Amino acid sequence: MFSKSCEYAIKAMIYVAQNTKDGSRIGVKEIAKNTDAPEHFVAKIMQDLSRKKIIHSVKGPNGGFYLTSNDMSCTLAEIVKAIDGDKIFTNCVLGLKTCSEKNPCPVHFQYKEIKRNIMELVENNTISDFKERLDSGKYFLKND
Amino acid sequence: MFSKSCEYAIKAMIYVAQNTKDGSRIGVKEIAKNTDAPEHFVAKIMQDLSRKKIIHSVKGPNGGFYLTSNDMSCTLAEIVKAIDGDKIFTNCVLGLKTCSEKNPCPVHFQYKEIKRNIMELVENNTISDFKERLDSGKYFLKND
DNA sequence: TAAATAAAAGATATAAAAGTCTTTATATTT
DNA sequence: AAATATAAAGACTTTTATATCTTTTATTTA
Repeated sequence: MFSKSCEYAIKAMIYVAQNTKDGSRIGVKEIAKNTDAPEHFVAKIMQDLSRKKIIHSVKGPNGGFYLTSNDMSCTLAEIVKAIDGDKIFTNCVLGLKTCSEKNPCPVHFQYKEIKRNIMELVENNTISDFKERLDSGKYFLKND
Repeated sequence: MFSKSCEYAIKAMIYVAQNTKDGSRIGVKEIAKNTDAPEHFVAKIMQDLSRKKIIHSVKGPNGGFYLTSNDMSCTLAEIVKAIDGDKIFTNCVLGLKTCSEKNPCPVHFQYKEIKRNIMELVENNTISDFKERLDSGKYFLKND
């Protein structure tokens, strides 16, 4: 569904949300370790999110990444679009360039519903939603 | 959603269904040309489908690919599983190895519904369904 | 039986995604 | 101001997916 980069991005965003408060920051090393992601690879992804103002950072001692309250209400959709683009929301499932309502492929209308569901999922879930769920203790982000 | 290989496989299956009858066969060259797919690449995919008895073939003059009546009732699910495996039906959307009902990631239950919808889509659509739709003239497989 | 045809198989090439390493820039602390 | 910590940036490597080319095998037809 999502690329590895995108999975890492989402997990990193959630991890930062969970582990920073009151202006504290968290470094790439810790993010990587705790999200089972390769450090330098995550670093690049974070830079990408940072350039796109989805997350914020400061360099130097005690620097690291943090989320503004605006960042906290970032939806999954924004992260996915930033990293993977919007192809999963727009592409034909058979890869037909001209597939459309007027010129539908044999699965167009059925797949349309699925895309709508995916859209709904990503639009209706924010980073702070995830943080809440994780805080409740009923959901997890760990990998083993 | 699906890999390129899988898209080509599905389109090829549909094309063969549409363009063979009464024991006639169709060659890779024609399949490739009419499904906007690279010839030699499709050839490999066809061999794969053939080994897995999803399609049938004969070599030599007038040889090519054809579908048995059993092949015609092949579901999208079978093709997808043959080419891409079942990861899209089983993997966690965040890539967590241990994500499960008991140990759910923050999107587990919502994504579960989407997976169910995808399952439904692929299980409930056979190659002959697609052929019918295309024959009706209301659906298309062309790319321009 | 020879020639032709087409799939099967194998080898190689290219591109994209994923991952690593090194250097640079910036901020902080002493 | 110097030392240090950390993100940012860039170059490079590896792996996987996609694509192409060549050879072999099976089948048909003349």
